[in-house]
Amino acid sequence: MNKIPVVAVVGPTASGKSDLAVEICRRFNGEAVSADSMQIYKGLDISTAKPTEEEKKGIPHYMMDFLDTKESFSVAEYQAMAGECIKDIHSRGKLPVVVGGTGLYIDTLLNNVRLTEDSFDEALRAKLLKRVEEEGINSLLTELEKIDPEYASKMHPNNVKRIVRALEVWYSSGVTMTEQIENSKAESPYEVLYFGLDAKERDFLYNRINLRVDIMLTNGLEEEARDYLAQPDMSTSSQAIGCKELKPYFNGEMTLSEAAENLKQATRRYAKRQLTWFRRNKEIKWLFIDTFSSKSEMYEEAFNIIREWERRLQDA
RNA sequence: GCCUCUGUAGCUCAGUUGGUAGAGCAGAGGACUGAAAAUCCUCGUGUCGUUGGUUCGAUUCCGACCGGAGGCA
Repeated sequence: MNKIPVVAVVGPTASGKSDLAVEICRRFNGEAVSADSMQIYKGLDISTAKPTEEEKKGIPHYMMDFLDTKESFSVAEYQAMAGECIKDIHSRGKLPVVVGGTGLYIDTLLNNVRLTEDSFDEALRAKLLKRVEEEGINSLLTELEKIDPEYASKMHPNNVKRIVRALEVWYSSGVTMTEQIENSKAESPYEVLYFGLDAKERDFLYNRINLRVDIMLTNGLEEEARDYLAQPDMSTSSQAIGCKELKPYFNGEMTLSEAAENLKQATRRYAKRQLTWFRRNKEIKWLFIDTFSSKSEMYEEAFNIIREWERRLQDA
């Protein structure tokens, strides 16, 4: 079976993924598929740093800007929808370019991780969380040890989220987490060329992040956050970095500049976690943004790698 | 000019009754299979301001000097 060629552009926030993806699309007749758990939402344009129409340069972007902020979302839905996008783009003779910083989404999609059906039960999850409050986490961890000792041995007692999820999977589907992980392995229908963006000097990236937050503020982040926080909801979107950090400022608990500092720090820490995630993928071809004298020099480097990759695919 | 306090990790500080030191924050590394911009774990060597003296041994005691804060003139 012929695999679908896909270029993936990954990396931490503010590293320039969007720009690189657009340039690749322009040069190689591609269309972009976002892999970002927050840019899926409508609104939140400033805080999630969505590329503007101008920045997209006419390139279609899928999996972006389509879901109401009240709605929850998950990897499974992402995987299904994004997979359809890739298929569609490929069927029209174009190159799918997956771009984003949500490592879980990228790996689940491109490695074709097969998730257990019917292992998702929100009511059950709520019940389990209530039990954590009433009985304490050790009670649930002991329970998990009986069901799935292998997975339980990897769980730290503070890891409430994962312990609860493992029990949720078991009670809703009858499959243990260890089994799910084993069952999830499947051949990928994609032939992926990964690009990762990073900086040789961490401070270089951090300075870009700090600067970007300042720009967000001048572009109206405050107003966007006020509007968003005015409508109380507990969906996935409430986890986004951007609005929640300004809340103490709106409540009069700190100054705007203090809140802005916290926002910068939260973003820096997020970038660090993203790097940790992507570094374990040994297929990634890393481009260090602070080692090129210009953007176009870096783009050319990427283009050369893609040309070589395409040649190899044709020979095969 | 004199007096008092002070100078320890990037920052704020603790501490050693003399045997070269430790917290918080910052930061770094790791994990991650239907919440993932979430969540969880691990990690503390630094000329103890400089320089003399006392001492087997000084960051710790004493002196001088340099920097900071306050007070008196």
